[in-house]
Amino acid sequence: MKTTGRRFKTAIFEQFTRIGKAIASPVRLELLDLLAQGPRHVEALAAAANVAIANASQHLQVLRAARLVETEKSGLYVTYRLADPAVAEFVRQLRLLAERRLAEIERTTRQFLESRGGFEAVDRQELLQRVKSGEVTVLDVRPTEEFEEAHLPGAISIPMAELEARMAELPKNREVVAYCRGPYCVLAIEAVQRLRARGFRAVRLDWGVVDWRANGLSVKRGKAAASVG
Amino acid sequence: MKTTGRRFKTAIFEQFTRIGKAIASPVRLELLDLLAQGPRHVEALAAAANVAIANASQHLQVLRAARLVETEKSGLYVTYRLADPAVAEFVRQLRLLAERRLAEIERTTRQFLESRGGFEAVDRQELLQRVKSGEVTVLDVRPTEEFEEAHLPGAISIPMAELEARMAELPKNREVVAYCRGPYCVLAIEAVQRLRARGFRAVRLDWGVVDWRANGLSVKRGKAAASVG
DNA sequence: CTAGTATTCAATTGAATTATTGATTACTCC
DNA sequence: GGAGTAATCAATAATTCAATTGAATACTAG
Repeated sequence: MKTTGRRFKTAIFEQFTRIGKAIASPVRLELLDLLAQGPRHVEALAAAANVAIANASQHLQVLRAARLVETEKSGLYVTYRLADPAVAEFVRQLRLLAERRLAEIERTTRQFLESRGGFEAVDRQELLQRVKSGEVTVLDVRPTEEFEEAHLPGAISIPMAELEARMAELPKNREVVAYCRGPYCVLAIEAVQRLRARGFRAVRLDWGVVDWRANGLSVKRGKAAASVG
Repeated sequence: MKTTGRRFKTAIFEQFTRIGKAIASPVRLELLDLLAQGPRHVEALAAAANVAIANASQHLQVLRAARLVETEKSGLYVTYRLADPAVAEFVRQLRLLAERRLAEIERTTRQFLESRGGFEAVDRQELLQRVKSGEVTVLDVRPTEEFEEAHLPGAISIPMAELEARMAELPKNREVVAYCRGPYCVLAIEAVQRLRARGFRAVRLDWGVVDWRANGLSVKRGKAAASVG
């Protein structure tokens, strides 16, 4: 009797550990973070996470074995996607817990931001207020597919790679608020640097769509509007 | 430039992974589950999780290195406790995600319950209603320290080890609702079996105090009331 | 059918993790 | 001080994990 109860408990905790092990690798966490932006091919994921394709493929299979992601094959390509929006939310909870518990994260982030030109702290609530009221230009610097998957209402899509060339599309007199995938995505940081170098008033919003959704804010799907004021 | 951004990202994801690795072991998850009930000595944790003391000690140190638990030394004993209520909530989120994603968990649980005499499904909401209205006897079968740390208001504390001897304390004509640490704690299951064998109407409530708290229900601290009707 | 491409597979290597054992430390009580 | 005890440490062997490499698979396009 004692032992069947113990066996049961062990079996259950081993199941929980399937999820735990799946998120116990920096590469896999980054892949999940990318997949939280929308479905992607293996090659694109490997490139974005800066790992070899075979390596990415293996990590993705680990995630699939833990049922955190699903695949769909169409032609040559295999599309990976999160199996459940709850997975993105769980990864976000992990991030929040880590931020809360590990002082190293804040320290590393501050150091990095300072090395990038000493960014001032902008109050997030006030910034969100300005975003919602429409008094600033909201700029999404993620790749087009991610923008189309989900973006802030009213945001303009200029992928980072095209920013220099397309900066003229932005109204010069309004403040620009740039965002990308979340607090640890470096695209928006770089965008702000470049915008400032070209005379724009620009600040970064350190939330991504997963954060908006979790905070009950609306998110839009679909292509960008044809033209920008 | 490209590389400093990459280094930053890698450093951050490695930090997240500290938490991920900490929960990537069945033993550590069980230790966290136990600590969610309240602070404990190493020896007690090792016994409850059914591992050697040295082994438990090492796992606890891993959890401490990830800042999920804290220690306090008093005399010969070292007391471990969760570093933050958010840790218990995170472990609960992991459990919920695992239940949602891994069909094996439900299957294993059903098999175990059937082997224990085919427990009928009781609707949890209805059960909670009966618990709140006070029309049933609520029985907490966890060890006394855990009861004193936090329990359902109105619950009677009879640790599992004492149940046979103290069953007479329970009113015979009222239905008994037994609970312990959560859905995968076997104490309440065994309690219901024994109560029924002795002629009680008894059912199990598969929530623990962490679940109550997360669902906004009140939880009491302190010793048991002196006597029971 | 052939060339080309995205992905996976299989094998290898080195590193990290786990449980176990016995010794050691740090403390209490007598 | 000395016996006894809770916890940790240090060393080990077994296992698992991660990244790399090159080959194999499965599909498309011509």
